[in-house]
Amino acid sequence: MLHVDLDQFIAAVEVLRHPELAGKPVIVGGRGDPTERAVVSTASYEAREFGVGSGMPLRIAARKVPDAVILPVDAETYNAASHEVMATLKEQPGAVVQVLGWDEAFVGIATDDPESYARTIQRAVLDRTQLHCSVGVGDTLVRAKVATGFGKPRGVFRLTADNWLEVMGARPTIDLWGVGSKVSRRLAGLGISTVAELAAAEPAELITEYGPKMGPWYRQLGRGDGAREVDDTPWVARGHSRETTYQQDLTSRADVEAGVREMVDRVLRDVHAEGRPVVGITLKVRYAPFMTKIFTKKIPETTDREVVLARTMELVGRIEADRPIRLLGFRAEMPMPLESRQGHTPTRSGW
DNA sequence: TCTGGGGTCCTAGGACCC
DNA sequence: TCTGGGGTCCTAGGACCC
Repeated sequence: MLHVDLDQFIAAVEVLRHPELAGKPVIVGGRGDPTERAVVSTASYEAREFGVGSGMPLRIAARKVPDAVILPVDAETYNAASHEVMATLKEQPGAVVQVLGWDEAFVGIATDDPESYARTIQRAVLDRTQLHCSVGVGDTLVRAKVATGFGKPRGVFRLTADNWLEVMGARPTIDLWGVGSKVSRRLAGLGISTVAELAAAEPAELITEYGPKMGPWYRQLGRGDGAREVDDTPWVARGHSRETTYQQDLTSRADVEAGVREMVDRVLRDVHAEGRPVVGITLKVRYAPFMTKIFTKKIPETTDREVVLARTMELVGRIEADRPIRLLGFRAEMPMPLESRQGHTPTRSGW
């Protein structure tokens, strides 16, 4: 199968409507104001040269690239562009498309020549959206996904059981999709630093360290193994949430309650738009400087805003008084339909 | 003057049951 | 001077992804 990933998607969409920005360092994040608390969503390749990457505080990014063009996030525009891209993929004869996010998807196809199929897709996406993408070819989802990174930008790369260890074996485990900084550090503590070492690790040792699910899962990642089928079952959201980082910390109980009320309303708008009830709520609080607390509660199934609000206010009562609050978040859990696909990404329990 | 916002899944530990 | 063993549910928190 193939994994398709747009090149610097958000920055590319911005350059399309501001052609004069082509070739310049472009940074998209927050409301486009580098003095605010916000982070980088995407940086153009020109900005990445200066060491700017997504997730970096906007303030720091602006300091690194003094003459960068900094733009606000415009989710609606990116959504529309994403929709065009995915529609193009779904139009390909015989293609099974599993969307992973705004700018990437797996494409399942039966073909003897996946590379030329990949080129066909790149051409189709470019013709319809003026956006460039990279394509990974693989015999598992994980290998296709990892392969894309080697194809960037605008290229095609193939990873299969035959060349997986040759290409990935000597690389650090953090290069794997699903291994982050914490897990790679913990693996290193077990003497496992490279992908090849992870692939050859003792399953029992990994189970002891990470539990019965994650242990075997990490080993499988090291081998590039896993699901071989693209699954286009429509995805059903488990929940919806809203988070706000306040530019000025909240200090009064009245402000906190107002903030929570606003977030509950916004989340319930999403939930009600799907015509689904709420079965659980989570309140998230970040006290300045950096200490996050979450309060979770299962509630009897309800669609009533007043009920959800009342239960949420019970959780608000558990927030420590007298501490400035930097962030509030609220999440509503929805009942999971039995027939829905497990796993937003195919890498966890979806295989 | 560091650290967004929207998601997913897993694990540990306590409560409670038989 | 004792507290097995199996199970479920719930909460809090961790980790990862785009």
